[in-house]
Parts: sequence; C-alpha cells; structure tokens
Amino acid sequence: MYDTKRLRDELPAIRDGLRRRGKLDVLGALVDRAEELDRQRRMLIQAVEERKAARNAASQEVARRKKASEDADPLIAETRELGDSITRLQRELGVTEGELDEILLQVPNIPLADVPEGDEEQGVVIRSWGAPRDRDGVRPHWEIGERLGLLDLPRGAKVAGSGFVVFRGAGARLVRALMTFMLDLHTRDHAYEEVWVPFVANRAAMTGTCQLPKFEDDMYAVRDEDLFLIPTAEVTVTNLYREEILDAGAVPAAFVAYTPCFRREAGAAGKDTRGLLRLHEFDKVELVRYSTPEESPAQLELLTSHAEAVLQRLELPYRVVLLAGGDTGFASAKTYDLETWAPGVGKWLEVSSCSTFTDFQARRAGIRYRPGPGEKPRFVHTLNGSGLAFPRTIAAILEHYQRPDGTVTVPDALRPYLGTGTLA
RNA sequence: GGACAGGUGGCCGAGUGGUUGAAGGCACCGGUCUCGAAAACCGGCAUACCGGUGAACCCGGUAUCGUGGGUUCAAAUCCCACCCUGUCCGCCA
Repeated sequence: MYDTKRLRDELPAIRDGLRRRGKLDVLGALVDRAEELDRQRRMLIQAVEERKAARNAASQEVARRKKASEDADPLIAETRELGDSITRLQRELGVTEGELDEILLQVPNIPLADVPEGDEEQGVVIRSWGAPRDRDGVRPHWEIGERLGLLDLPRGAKVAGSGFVVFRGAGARLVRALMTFMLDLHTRDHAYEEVWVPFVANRAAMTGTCQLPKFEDDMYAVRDEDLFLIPTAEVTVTNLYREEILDAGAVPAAFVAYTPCFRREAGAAGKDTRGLLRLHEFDKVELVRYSTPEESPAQLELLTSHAEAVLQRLELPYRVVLLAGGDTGFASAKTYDLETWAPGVGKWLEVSSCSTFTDFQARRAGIRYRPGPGEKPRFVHTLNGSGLAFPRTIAAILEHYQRPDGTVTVPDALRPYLGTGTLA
C-alpha cells in the first residue's frame, strides 16, 4: 500500500507499474481520483489544524484567566463554537480519508524494472536444473500414492471435504520427513532462525501482509473470532515485527517456519485439482527475510537460491520462471516461480514462489529499521518464498522416482529422515 | 469462563482535569576532562502528518500516554466499550 506522500511523489512510476501489470485501464482512473482526494485531504487538514491551534491557545488563556480569577466565560463560549467547527471539518476529513484509503488498498505494488510486461505467457524461464524425465510409462502420483497406501483422498474428503487429503503410513512419515529435512537445511546451511508461529492470524496481521481486505473471500475465517486460518506462514512470520523499529544490526533478518496453509481457493475449482495439485489445506516450509532497500535485489536472489537448494538436494529437475507483471502477485514487485517437472501428470508444478515486496508490505505493516543512531527510521524490504510446498513436492517425488513396478525410490537426502530407501 | 489488579517514551518509573510530549533514573549519542579508559560534568536523545520551495538541514503547527468512542473551553488524568498482561478460581491437552 502506498501512503499519500508516495502517491504524490511517484505517480508516474505507479501509473507505469499499473501499465506493466495490464491494470492501467482498470485502476488508472482510481489513482487519479486518489490524487484529487489527497488534495482535498490536505486542505481539510490545514483547516482543522488551524482551528485546533486557535483552540489550544484559547484554552491556555482560559486557564490563565481562571488562575488570575478573571472572567473566562465569554472566551469559553467562543471556543465552544470553534470546537463545533472542528468537529464538522473532522467528520468531512474522515469521509475523505476513508475513500482515499479504500483506493490506496486496491493499488498493487510497482513491478521492478526487469519484470517483463504482459501476462502468464510472458513469464521467462531464466534457468533450468536437472533433466526432466520422459513421461512414458509414468503413472500420476495419485495412482501410485493410493496403490502404495500413502494417500487416502476419499477419506480426506469424508472428514473435511474435497480438497483435503489424508496421508498415511509411509506417506504420513514422508510429510514429517520433508518438514524436518527442509527446516534442517535452512537453519544449518542457510542460517535461518527457525520460528514456530500461530496458524491463525488476526485482521491486523492479515492486512499487514496484504491478504486483506482484497482477498478476504479466499480465507477461512474462525467463527465468532476475528481470526483467519493463515493461507501462508508469510502472514504470521512477516508480521512478527509489525509496528516496530528494528536496530540496524537486526537487518537482514531471516526466518524459516513450517506451517499448514489454508486456502478456500474460491472459484478455482476445475483447474489442476486432481490428486495433490491443489488443496484447501497443505503444508509448507516458508522462508521470510527482512532486508535494507539497497540489498533487497540481492536478497531475492539469495532467497531463491535457498529454495532451489531444496530441489537440488532432492535431485528433482526444475526451472526458474521470472513472472511477468500481469502474473505477479498484488503485493509483489518481482517473483520467481520454481517449477519442478512431474512426468506422471506431464506438467511443471509450481512448488515455490519467491518474491520481493520491496517496502509495500512494510509500509502497510509498519516494519522499519533505524540505519544508525539518531538517523530516521526507514521501511525494511520484505521477501519470502516457499522452501518448499509439500504436496506438489510429494507429487513430483512419486512421479520422478517411480520405478516400472510402481514402487518409488526415496531421494538420498530424505533417507535418514524416512528410514527407508524405497516406498513400496 | 469468573474475580481482582494493571497497561505512560528503547527500558524502569512519576504524574487523577489547565504552559505535561510528558518529572526522575537507566541505556544510547556528542562534548569537556584524560596518554587512553572509567568516573564526574555539560548538551542531545520518540513517531507520524500538514505547512514554510520540490529535496536535505532547519522552523512553525497538529496528533499520539493499550485501542476506539464520549464528556469538557481544555483529558495521560473523568465516563463507556473493546484488546492485552499479571494473580487467584474453574476447566482442560
């Protein structure tokens, strides 16, 4: 979200950003309206504050007269009228600011300069790793998973609904193995601090990372509480330092967390929904970083390399896609998707999305740092990426490591955690 | 869930209607002193917004004492609601 000062200063950049997202026609007029509302807002602020200054001075004079046992009643009456006009103007200001905020909340982040214009098709594969396996004879993961007793989709639907899955036996242990493997990798080799956070978040946190107000329909809400099931650990982890000013030494910060993620995926039914491809609840290890503005481009590369390391350890072939503006998430300024090849379904599966939000989330969440003693606070840049999402990773493992007899070879990196070299 | 107590600046802590953005202390920064350091002393030290030239510095104003509303010429101070913390009771993995 932008504040009004930035709206004024960076209007051309914001318009250009909207254009590169393909949203200028929809939001351009709204931004113009915001600028107009801002002018109105400042005019009202001046009017209000002028009167408040007068009232404060008058109140001081009342105090002085009373102390001196002089008559203060006429002045009090005068000041009361001043108060009435302040109330009126403030009400008007509130309406203006309300409309302005509503608009500002709808304006997405500006894509970085190296983000290509266009939509999904304009995404650019910037590098690949490993050799995608041929599709011949490879069964989709849901067939293998059910046959080996790792997955129980019907019973997931029975206890929760379609889009919820039950892992069992070695399948359940695989989930646990992935959690420990990924957390170990990121804490030991990549120096992240492991955090275990609530799986629900309040409205303030959800707004801080921009899930609200725009995407409220995609969240599960808790009945009778103003709480939401988190759609990603990004919400609770990024918000750890909401409305705080960090010491310079605390930035960059790096956190890793395992959480389940809950998504209603309203209106998404029908597309890539089979098996483990799209679930209402899934598990994920998430990487979150705070950075200085100067370092954040390099931090995005670093974060992405950490997510890639998981796929490399698992020896799963993947490609890195730089998303085009129109495909980049609302709060993101630049996103790399990591896609691993699933030969059974014949698709590249998105298992990680690594983004820099520049100061967009930080402004909204009020996360700042002080560069040095006596210096003004600056907004941090926030970044995050999955490292990785489990279900699609499991799908890729079951398909990539499938043997002709339907059993599955366990990647070396997981054997210590799983206690076996074969899923059979 | 019930009862009671409490939420003040980075931290501790004073302050129950009128120059209180807020005493005092600690921490931190600058200076004097010192060969250097410590101690002592002097000074500084919140954030946001509006305006003064767009920016830096600076100046003026407004707001902020958990949050939101209310009373009043005037609220950290009075009233209401909510949130959070602590203690005890109940319940519970």
